[in-house]
Amino acid sequence: MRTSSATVATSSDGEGSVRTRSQTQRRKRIVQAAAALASRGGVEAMQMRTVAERAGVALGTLYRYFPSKMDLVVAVVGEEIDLLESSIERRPPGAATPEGRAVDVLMRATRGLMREPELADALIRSLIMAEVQTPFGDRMAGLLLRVSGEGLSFEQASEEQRDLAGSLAGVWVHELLEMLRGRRTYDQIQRRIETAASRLLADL
Amino acid sequence: MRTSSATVATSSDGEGSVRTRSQTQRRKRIVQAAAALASRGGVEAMQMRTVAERAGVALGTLYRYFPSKMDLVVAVVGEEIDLLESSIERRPPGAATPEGRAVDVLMRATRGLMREPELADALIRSLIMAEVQTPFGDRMAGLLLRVSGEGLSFEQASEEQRDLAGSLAGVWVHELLEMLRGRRTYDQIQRRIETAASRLLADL
DNA sequence: CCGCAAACTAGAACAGATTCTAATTGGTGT
DNA sequence: ACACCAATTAGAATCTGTTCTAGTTTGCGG
Repeated sequence: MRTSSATVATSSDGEGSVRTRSQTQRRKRIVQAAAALASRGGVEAMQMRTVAERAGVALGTLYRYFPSKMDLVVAVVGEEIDLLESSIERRPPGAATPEGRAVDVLMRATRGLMREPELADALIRSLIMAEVQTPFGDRMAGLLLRVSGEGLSFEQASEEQRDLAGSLAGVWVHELLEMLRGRRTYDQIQRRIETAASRLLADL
Repeated sequence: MRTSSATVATSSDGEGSVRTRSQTQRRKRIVQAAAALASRGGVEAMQMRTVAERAGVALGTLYRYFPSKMDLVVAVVGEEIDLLESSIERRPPGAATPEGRAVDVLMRATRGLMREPELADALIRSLIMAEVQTPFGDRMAGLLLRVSGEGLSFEQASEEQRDLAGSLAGVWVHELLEMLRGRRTYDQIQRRIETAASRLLADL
């Protein structure tokens, strides 16, 4: 029986048990090893034994840090989202309208994922299949709210605003999946995202 | 290496090699056994060995009919969608507006899925994973177009109409996933679907 | 009826995720 | 220095999807 803890290794490392520096670094090494392997042959190449070996850690230890492979995948995805967030902070979307900025963010993320199709495919699918509760959807929705409103945070937003941002994120994931399996071109995604955004975000 | 054939056991059994009656019945028995197991403990309980045993065939034979577990799950999903379609034909949605009818259909499907949460989980996840080789997304979008326009078929619809119906289907799937993860109640889904539909389908 | 190819069967074998075990190490309080 | 507990390790063991093997049965054209 897989238990799949809800622990997620994002940058927000707020609660739970104390964690020493060496433990944090060890965790980091593991995630890096995993990401490196996954960016080659996808999740298939990211075998637990191999990850443990590359990270210089016993298999049991790997499982102490990440109770299931999915938890590890989630951690890798978390890092990718961190990257996207900092990229957006560095160079915020410049479009004039809220919808335009949201589309900017989504298409930038799309291009990022397209650069490593193996990794992207594996990660997106794994996440969808995951029983783990991932902060993925909310993080994406929050990101959209932040760029489309004026720095609106996920918590401050009204219920309807959150619904709509969440729906747009859902549409995006759906389109990504279609792309990853060769049923969408980049341009088609852009068109559909624009269409959906213009309707879903019409009036913040 | 998983190959995951494109064979799908929907009612449309058009092309490919000839298939005798006994083969078809055997296939049916397998799918039934699989569905029965899945409706208990989900995909986990639907172990290939167990399915084979229940269906009264050898493991090798099961793999002859369904080259991978995913192919089997896809077949089960196909049956469920058939069910939904005929249910809608029997009792068409009665709402006054196109959006209302679309919401009707989606929420009816949602209730159907909620009745067998374990099965629903397996079903939805595989629906997403298997869209590679099955027109499930298009089938759902087509269904929505048919009830929201006046019997508009997927092929007749304009590109934008298909985009929008597809997006709504995407949002619905997304919400279902969240529900299966215990992050949505039925009412929340209804609200979000209504919100999304009213915007995405505003003016057919 | 004969022979052959495809379908079928029981069961072993293999692969990778996950769990378990027994021994070792490292840090901490006394 | 000592006792002790949590973290770690190497490796065996288990579980389930998938593949392989070797023999058996079935349907069909001649």
